[in-house]
Amino acid sequence: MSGGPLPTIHEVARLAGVSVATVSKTLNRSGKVSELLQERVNAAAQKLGYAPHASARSLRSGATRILGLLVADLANPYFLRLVESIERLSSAAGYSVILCNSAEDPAREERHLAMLLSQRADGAIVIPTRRGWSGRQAALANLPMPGILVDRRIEGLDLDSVTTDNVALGRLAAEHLDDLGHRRIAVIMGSPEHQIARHRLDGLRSGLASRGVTLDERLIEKDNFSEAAGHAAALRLLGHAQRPTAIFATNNHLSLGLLRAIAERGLSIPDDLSVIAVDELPWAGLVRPGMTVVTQPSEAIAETTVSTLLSRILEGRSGAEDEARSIQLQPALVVRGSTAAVRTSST
Amino acid sequence: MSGGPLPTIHEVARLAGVSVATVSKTLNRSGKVSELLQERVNAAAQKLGYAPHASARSLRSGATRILGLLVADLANPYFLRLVESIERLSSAAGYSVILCNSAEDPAREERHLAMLLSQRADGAIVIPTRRGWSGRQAALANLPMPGILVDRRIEGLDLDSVTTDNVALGRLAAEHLDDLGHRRIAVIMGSPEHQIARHRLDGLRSGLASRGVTLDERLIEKDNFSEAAGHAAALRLLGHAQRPTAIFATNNHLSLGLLRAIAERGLSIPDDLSVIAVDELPWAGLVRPGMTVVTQPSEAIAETTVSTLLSRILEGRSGAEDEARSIQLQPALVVRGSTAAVRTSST
DNA sequence: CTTCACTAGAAAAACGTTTAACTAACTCGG
DNA sequence: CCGAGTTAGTTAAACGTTTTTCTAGTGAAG
Repeated sequence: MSGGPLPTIHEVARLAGVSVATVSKTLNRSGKVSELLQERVNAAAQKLGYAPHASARSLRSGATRILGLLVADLANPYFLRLVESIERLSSAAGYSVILCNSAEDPAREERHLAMLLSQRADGAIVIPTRRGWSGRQAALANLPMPGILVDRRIEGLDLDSVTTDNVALGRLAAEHLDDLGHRRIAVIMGSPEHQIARHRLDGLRSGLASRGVTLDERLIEKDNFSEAAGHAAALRLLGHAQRPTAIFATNNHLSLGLLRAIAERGLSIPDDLSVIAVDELPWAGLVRPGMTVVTQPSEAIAETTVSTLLSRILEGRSGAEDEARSIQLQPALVVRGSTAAVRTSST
Repeated sequence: MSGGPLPTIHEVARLAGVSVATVSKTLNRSGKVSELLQERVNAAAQKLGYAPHASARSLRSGATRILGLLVADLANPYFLRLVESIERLSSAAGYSVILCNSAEDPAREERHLAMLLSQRADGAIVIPTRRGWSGRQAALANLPMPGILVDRRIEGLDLDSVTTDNVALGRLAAEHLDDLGHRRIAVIMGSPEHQIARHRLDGLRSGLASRGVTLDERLIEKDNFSEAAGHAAALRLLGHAQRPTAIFATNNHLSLGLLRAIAERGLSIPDDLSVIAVDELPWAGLVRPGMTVVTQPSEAIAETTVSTLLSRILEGRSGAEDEARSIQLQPALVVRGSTAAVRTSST
């Protein structure tokens, strides 16, 4: 199965009849090496199937060309898309990615962070868990390598971050629903302690307010972000005497629960009810009229994240170090069939 | 943002007033160190926030405690579940995971493999791309570290593998459909060149045959594994003069396309048509009567994969090396509402 | 012809660990 | 009281690179 021990730079040097320094310079295109020797070296390396030992290289050079990617919840399809893009971009830039899933467990997050420290990753991309253990802020702030937060920010933490403008996201939903004449608008918001949920709700509320519509606070369902919670909240909302004409689910787990509840109740979208969700989802094609959604710019977020982190890594080498950037990217509204104008406007 | 340079074992040794060897022995619990010195060392390490430099450690010890995880397609939810489980299990065993997505592109797969070689990963877990570039077999066979194939096997490659028993999977579907009295059974099989698809079809065919039912070859739709292909195939099947009474979709992308087509045609499940799919899917709750599926034992596959690989890594150290194991795990039938007995039996 | 500047290459140090080899102190049987 | 084991610790070598320093050779200027 496995061949013998791998060749080292010394064996390449011996085969090519040169010193190890020359081999190193040739392979890294650093320093001057004559054409002739370059060819001999490359031929020898090729012949032996030489692959430089990354540990030795980084021990000496101080750079591992490894990025840590610490995600709060791999099962979240939105995060998964971020992971995909980040892996692709990092890999294209010559970096390997160590993937860590904290599964919303701060203890796992802490362990993974310690591991990344030991590995001396050149940088860390962190989608932090929702509720931190006490020392998390410190652990993140004291990270010896450049780090960047994605999707979720942590208040009072001096670290680069790339997030969606969630207030704008809520406002987009508000404007769309108002355009369609909706007045009885319900929200399944998830946990009210969570900043993102609050921002989205705030955006919705202020967006409606700026159109002269006030959000009925009794139609705001708060709990956690699970599919089950979304399902339960939806059932409560659908049970109201005055059923809402539109429901905004602020996260993809919640919208799945919402849709399930609607299907169970035998209601049809958008005739009985308009639904607007967040993020494109692989199964959205199953919802017959098509889902109207407000999307987060995941590809742009991934690009910004990776390029910002890589530039931090470079400037870190040259000593410069300015203050933390916090970048917000704009969401977009995608109108499909799950939202429609209200039938009987009871203004 | 980032603090000064990280402390080395020498600084710990100096602070504790002992030699570096003593620090190393204490921290690794190898060799004899007196209680007193152990405490001094631990206190010093704690105080300095010492984290051993993984590169230095692996350069010397020869082990990186890194596993490479090379997946053919991260967007596939089934693979994603495997990734989640593998990450969790590896991490619990003290290994970090470098994630590589080849996105069904053999060239990316090759590059990633070379990178894992350079990183000197202790082992590689590979879900190979469907169609290999010419040298893939060689690249995999010559891997200097233990490797293991998951989900997809490569014929004639002497490497451990863990897969689902796909013939059994097809047979489970066959028996269930036969129990319900179905005779006009259609299959959306994906690419006929792909071993897994062939096995599942073979299982279905032989399962039916052993019940005295012959599969109508005209109702076998072959193309690729995309959602679009599933959708197109479904439309063709639903257009037949004699519509099939049941459809078996052999993969999750295909079943999504199938369900979309059924929804578009306004048909209802299972009244007009029974549907059986492969694998639990996050959105299965949306299909109202619930999806009847044949599931692959993803958690068991992940466990077997990781434990087999880790034992290979251990035995690799001690020189022993027996021949490749190829392990097949059993699928299970989960009956929900999407399949029902045929109405008008036209035997 | 000698000296100087420059160049291509070699020799050697360094990165931070682990571990084999060594040493000093102590124990104990004869 | 002495030599042989045992024990707890230190010293130093080694892992495979990169990179700094050093050397020998070449060509040109004086």
